[in-house]
Amino acid sequence: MPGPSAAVPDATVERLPLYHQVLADLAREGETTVSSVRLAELAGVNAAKVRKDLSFLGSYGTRGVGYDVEFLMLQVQRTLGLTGDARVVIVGFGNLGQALANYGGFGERGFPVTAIVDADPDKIGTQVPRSDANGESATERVVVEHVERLAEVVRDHKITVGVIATPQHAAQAAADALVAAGIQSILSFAPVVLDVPESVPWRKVDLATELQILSFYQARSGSLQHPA
Amino acid sequence: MPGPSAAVPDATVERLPLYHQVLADLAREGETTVSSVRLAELAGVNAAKVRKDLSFLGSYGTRGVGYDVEFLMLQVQRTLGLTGDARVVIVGFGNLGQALANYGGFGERGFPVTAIVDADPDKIGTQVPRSDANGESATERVVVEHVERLAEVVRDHKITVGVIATPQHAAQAAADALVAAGIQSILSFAPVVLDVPESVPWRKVDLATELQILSFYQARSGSLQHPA
DNA sequence: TATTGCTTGTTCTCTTGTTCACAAACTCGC
DNA sequence: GCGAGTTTGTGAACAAGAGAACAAGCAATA
Repeated sequence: MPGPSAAVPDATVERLPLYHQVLADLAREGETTVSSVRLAELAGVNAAKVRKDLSFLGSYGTRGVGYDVEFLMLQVQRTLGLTGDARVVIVGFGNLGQALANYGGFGERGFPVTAIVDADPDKIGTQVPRSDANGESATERVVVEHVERLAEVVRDHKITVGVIATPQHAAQAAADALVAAGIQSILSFAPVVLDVPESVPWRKVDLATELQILSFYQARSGSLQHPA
Repeated sequence: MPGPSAAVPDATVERLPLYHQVLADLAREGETTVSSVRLAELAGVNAAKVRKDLSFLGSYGTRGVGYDVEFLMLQVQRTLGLTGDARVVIVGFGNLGQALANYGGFGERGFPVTAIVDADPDKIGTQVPRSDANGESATERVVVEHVERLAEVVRDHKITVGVIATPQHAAQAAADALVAAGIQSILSFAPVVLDVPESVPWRKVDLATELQILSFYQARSGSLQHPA
């Protein structure tokens, strides 16, 4: 029996959000129970892999029955450390930053955009409607602040996640500022490798990278299959 | 000696765009040559891994010297199948779709947004400035068309890549429409597992997923290191 | 041309991840 | 209470990937 905080393999961690998503869909449809086979179908992975992944969280299934959807969802959340909302600050209010700010996807999934900063004085003061987990709360708005106030803003709003949406050349400076402000993790949209302390996990999302990978599998299509 | 079209491991394919990005930066700075050690530093990976990855493309380094930056970049492009521009259609002109359309990042990196479609009649006719590899060409614009004209648009503009920026519930229909229109690969921002033919490679970009993965490593921060 | 110094390409070993296969365990119907 | 049918959890075999180590090969210099 792996204890609640036993080591979870990296490959499993990367799949947990997918399972969480599928479980949320099932719960919304009123399903109370799900088998590893069905979960695997919906997630597009092998059933044995699902069972092994879930076994790292603990032994929460019932043989002959399957897993309780709601309960399993809670266990996934616990394992991922999704305890309540984690507030987000977006650095950079250009095209991408504005897009991310208006995109409701963050707040709906437990990561409300609580602050936005930019270096351009012309952008300071711009207001963006704020949507959190409860949907749109029309009265609340997020105001763009100057990047110099970042540390203050992070402290005052108890923000833990930083999103970098600056141009490539400003990304490292943004990362440095976020780390100095005491942010706990960073998601970057700039196509550069960031230099941050090991204690601050970060990930990169680069759309061109994704398209280039697709390009490879497209060229090989028919003979090779792309990986999930 | 691995021939030009020998099998390239999936893990290598996923890193090639990163190397390409680093090589492009080096070229911009006027560097003509780079060693595996330096390339590894800049890409944030192990040097032996870099050499092994590159050896799958062919034997293009010079012992005692390193790799020719420009030439290696060409080899990476060839391996990824990046032959000229691959035109993109965005399906869905909501918050996210508008964001992606205005975001120059696609065109600058060889994936010009050539068409946009949406199901909402109110959005048809909206114009978006078009930016391609040569930067902003102010005169050219992309006009939002109705999704029913998708097949026609894809054919007329020789579009090969589809980007799904619809709400979750419309994503599968969008994928079906893209496949029917003869698209060659799909990048989806909807948090669902798509059902498409094996011949059409697709990838999912989900921001909440990324943040949830970060959440795990943040909770473990100090003891465990996140992967790349 | 020989020597020195550097860097690649590759082999080998170790670790991680995937999948199969099956015993253990549970439910349901009779 | 028992047997039939399911489904989990995991051991074991297999595949893929990572990294260390080093021989082979090239450049530069004398």
